[in-house]
Amino acid sequence: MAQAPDAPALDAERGGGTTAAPRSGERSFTRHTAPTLEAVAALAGVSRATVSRVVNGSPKVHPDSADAVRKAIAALGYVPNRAARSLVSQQSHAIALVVPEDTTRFFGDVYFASIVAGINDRLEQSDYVLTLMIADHAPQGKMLRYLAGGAVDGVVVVSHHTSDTSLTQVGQMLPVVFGGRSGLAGVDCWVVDVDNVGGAVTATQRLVDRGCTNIATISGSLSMQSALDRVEGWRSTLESAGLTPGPVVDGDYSVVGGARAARTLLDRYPEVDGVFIASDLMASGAMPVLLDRGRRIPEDLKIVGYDDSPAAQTCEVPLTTVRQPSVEMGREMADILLDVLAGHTDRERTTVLTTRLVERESA
Amino acid sequence: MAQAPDAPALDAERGGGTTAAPRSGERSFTRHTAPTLEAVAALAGVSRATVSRVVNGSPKVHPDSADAVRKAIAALGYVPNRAARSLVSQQSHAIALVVPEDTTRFFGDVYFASIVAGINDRLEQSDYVLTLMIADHAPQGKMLRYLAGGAVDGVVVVSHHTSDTSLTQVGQMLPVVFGGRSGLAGVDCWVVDVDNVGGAVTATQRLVDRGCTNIATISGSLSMQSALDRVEGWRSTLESAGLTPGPVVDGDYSVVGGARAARTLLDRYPEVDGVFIASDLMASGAMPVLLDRGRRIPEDLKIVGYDDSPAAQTCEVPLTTVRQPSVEMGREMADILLDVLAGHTDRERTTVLTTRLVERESA
DNA sequence: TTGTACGCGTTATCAT
DNA sequence: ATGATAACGCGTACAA
Repeated sequence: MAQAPDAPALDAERGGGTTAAPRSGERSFTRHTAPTLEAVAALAGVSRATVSRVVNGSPKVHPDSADAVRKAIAALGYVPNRAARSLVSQQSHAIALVVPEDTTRFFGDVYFASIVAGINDRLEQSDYVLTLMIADHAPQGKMLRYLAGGAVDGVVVVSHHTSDTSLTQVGQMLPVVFGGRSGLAGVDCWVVDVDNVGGAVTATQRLVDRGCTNIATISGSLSMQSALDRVEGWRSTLESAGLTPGPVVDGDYSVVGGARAARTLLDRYPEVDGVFIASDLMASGAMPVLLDRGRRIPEDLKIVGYDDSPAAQTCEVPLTTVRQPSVEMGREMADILLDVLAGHTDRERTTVLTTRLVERESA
Repeated sequence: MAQAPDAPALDAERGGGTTAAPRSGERSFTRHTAPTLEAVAALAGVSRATVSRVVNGSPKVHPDSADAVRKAIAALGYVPNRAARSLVSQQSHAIALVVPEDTTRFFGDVYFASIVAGINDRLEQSDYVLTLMIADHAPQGKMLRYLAGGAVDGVVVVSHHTSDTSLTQVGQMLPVVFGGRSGLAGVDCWVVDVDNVGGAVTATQRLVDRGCTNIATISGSLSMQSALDRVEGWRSTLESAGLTPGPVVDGDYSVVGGARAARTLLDRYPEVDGVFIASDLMASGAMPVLLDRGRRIPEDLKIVGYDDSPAAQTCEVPLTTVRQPSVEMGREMADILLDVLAGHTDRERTTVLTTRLVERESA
C-alpha cells in the first residue's frame, strides 16, 4: 500500500460546466470542482465501490482494475473528501489540544511549546491532525459544541486548572489525556504527568545540601495541581531535613508574578537564604529584584528554578533548575491517545515522567 | 514519505452487531449514542427540517415550535454533527495554519507565537477553529491531502521559505493568506507583511545616528524573504548615508547561528562598530560572544536587534530593537481570511504593517 | 409556517 | 473480484 512518492497533481481547473461560474473576474474558491469517487470510477471504468477499495487498500481487487483506478486518481488528482468519510466512519482522524489558559501565557511559556512540539512530533507519524483550542475560560459554548460535534476523535488537555469541571463533560464523550495531574475526581481519562513532587524534592534537597537553612518557595498558581505538588515536595523535604519551612509566595507562574513574589518574600522573610522557585519564568522575574535588593547569588541567597527553559540560561546568574521532559510528555500524551483510539484502551491510566537537576550557578 | 505506522485506520474490527458492546469493562467511546436531528424532531413533535431551521436561526419558524425544539435540544444535549453539516454545506468552518518550518524553531520563536496568538484571538470571535500543521518539509503527502480533502476552508501560511513551490498548489484550491511576503510569483493569494525594509532602515539609521561608521549585519536565513528585505534596508540606509556596507553574515535566525555569525564577523571585520542583527534571538546568541571578545556594548560596539522579543530584555545589555506588530499580524491575517471566506474577495491583496524602534541600551 | 424529498461523498453489506 | 444499494446526519429547494 505504498503511497505514490510524488505529490498528487491537484489541479482545480476542471471544466465542469455543470455549475455556477466565478463571478466578476474574481476567483472563486468553491470546491465544487473537486473530483469525487464517482468521477474516478467513471474514468477508470469501474464502480465507486472498487475505487473505494483501492483507495483503502483492500486486497481483493484485480491488479488490472487497481491499476486503472490508480491512473484515474492520479489524472484527476482525486483526494477523498474528509467530511464524507468522517460521516460514515464516525471518525474524524483529528484530535484537539485544549488549553484552558490565557493565550499570551500559553505562548510565552516554553513548557507548553515543548509539549505541543512533542504532540506534533508523534502525530506526524500518524495520519491524525491537530486542532488547537486555546481559551482562558473553561470550555463552553463554541468549544464544547466543537468537541461534541464529532469534529475530533480525542482530546489532549494541558495545564487546566483543577477547578475546571466542564472538562469532565468532555471526558464522558471522548477519550481525554491530561497533561499534568487532573485533580478531577471520577473522571475517566488518561494522565501523563511529570513527577512534580519528586522534582521539587530534588530542587529543595539541593538547597539543603548547599547549606541553606531558611528556605522559602515561590510557587505557581495554587489553582494548578502542579503548583500544589511542588509546594508539597518542597515542604516534605524541609521537614525530613528538620528545617522549618519558610513562606510560600504565589508567583502565578509568570515573570511579573515572580518579581512581585520576590519583593513580598524579602519583606516578609528577610533572613531567607534559599528559594525554590517553581518555574524559570518566575525565577527570571524574581532574580533582578533579588539582585537589586543587594542579595548576592549564590553567596547570600541560593536559587533553584524549574523547567530548564531558555530563560534559565540567560539569567544574570545562570539558574540551577529542574529539567522536565516536556517534549517527551507531549509525545507520550499523543501516543497514548492514538493508542486508545486504535482500540487499546488498556493503556496504563497514569504515566509519570521523571525530572533531573541541571546544575548551574544559582545554587 | 515514510509510511505511517498506524496510518489508515482500516480497522475492520468494528464489532459484529450494530452496537458493539464495551469490551471487558473498559469504557467505549463510540459516539453512536449522540442524538441526531431526527431524535430532536421526534421529541419536539416536528420534522427534521424545522429543527434544522431553529438550529440555524431561520426566522420563519413559529415561536411555539421553536420553543419545543429548543427544549428538546436541551433535553437531549443535541449538537449538530460537524461532518454531516460540512458534507452538505461544503464548508468545514476550519482553517489551517501551515508552518513550513522546523518544529523547535517554530516553538522557540516568540515571533511565531505572537502570530498564532493573534490568529487565535481573531478566530475566537468567529465560529472557525484552527488546525495546526507544522512540518519542516514542504507541504506534501499527508498535509497536501488534508488541505485538498476539504477539511479546511482556507489556509494561513507563516514563514515559508521563498523556495517552497508546493504551496502554489494549495493556493489554487483554497484561499491562502501568507504572513511575510511570499516571494512566489503568480500565486493568487493575500499577503500580510511587516515592513521589513523599513524596519531595517530604522534600525540601521539608529546606528548611523549614534556615530557608527563600520556597520555590518547578521542576517536571517537568506532563503527567507524577510531576511532579504532586512539586508536590503540595511544596505540602502548605509548607502544613502555615504557609508560602505560591512559584511553580511548569515545567522540563520537562531541563537547558535547568531553566536557563530558573531565569531565570523569579528574575524572578518574587526573594525566593526555597529551591527544590525536581524532578530533578537540571534542577538542573544551573538552578544555573549561579542562581550567575551572584549567589545563593550554600546561603548565599542553598538547593536540593534529585531523583534522586541523577551530575549531583548534579558540580554546582558538590554537590546535596542525593532518592534514588529506580530500579534496584530496574526489577527489581520485571520481577519482577511475570514472576510474572504465570507465572500468579500475584494480585500486588499497586500497589507503592510509598520514597525517601531524600541530604545534600550545596546545602541 | 411546515413537511417531503433529494443530495452531499464515502464506506459497507449484500448479491452476483 | 465486482457492482448496486443502503446508510451516515444534515441543509434546503420545493411543495403543501
